Amino acid sequence: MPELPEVETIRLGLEKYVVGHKIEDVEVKIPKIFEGETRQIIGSKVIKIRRFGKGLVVDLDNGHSLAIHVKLTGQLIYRDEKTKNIPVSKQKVGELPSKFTHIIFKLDHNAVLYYNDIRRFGWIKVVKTSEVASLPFFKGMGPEPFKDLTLEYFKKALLSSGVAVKPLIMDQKRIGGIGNIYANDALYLAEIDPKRPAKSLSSKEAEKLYDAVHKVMEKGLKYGGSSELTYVNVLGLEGEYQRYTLVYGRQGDICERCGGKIKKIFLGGRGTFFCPACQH
DNA sequence: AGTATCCTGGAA
DNA sequence: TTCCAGGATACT
Repeated sequence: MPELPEVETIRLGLEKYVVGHKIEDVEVKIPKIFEGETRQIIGSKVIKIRRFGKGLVVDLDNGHSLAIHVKLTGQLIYRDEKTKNIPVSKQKVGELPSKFTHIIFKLDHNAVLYYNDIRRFGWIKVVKTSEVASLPFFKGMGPEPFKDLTLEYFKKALLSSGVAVKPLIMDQKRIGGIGNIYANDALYLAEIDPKRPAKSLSSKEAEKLYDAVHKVMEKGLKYGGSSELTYVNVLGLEGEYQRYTLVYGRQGDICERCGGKIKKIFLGGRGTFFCPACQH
């Protein structure tokens, strides 16, 4: 799924619905996705939900945490007496548990947290809370928008590499949280060609891109994320951002800014959308 | 810097 | 039937 706005939307949902619950049991259907001992979390209470870039951390009251990355198709869906009849938006997933439900957390008060993942790329790891930061994914992650990503750092990161600007801003080791959808839209908003070497951006262009990254992500948060594929929030409902993307998935459309035609190319192996007429 | 790889579903 | 998909990493 999911980039920063989607994962933050999930975090808010977990905070609202899961914090305070006790984990009574855990069913692991696909061991590959779940690393660690379930007995280390059974009986503990969820006290806090944190997010680092595209990663989630569920802190428990016994000194352990669950580190979670949902990658492309992971979903965390909460159900209790009140929410059990809400249909899951993405019909592909269907009833819960579905054939794509791989981990089931049985919570107290008859609540359940399902982890679904069609492509099974995601992971959930049991770690000591004090050791979360030393997991490679978290340890290696760069500063992120709305948190510690300063304009000064952003400019330096761009100048440090001759790699194309789009793959650079998507590199989690340099900047945390930006994925393909928002990278495309931010570059469009900043009127910058995704193929440009990062270090070729002027100070003014870097500032424009920095602002654009924050603007598109803010919009993503406002719409509850983007459900282009299988992303749904903790209640199983879709986000709306996919209806308002600027260029992502819009190849062939007319650019509203200049009347040019949105083009799709591949850059760094990823689908890249831009308007060649007004992105330089 | 580019490509393969973990998987499966859906669109072309 | 072939290609593509919000990610990250381990390889040439």
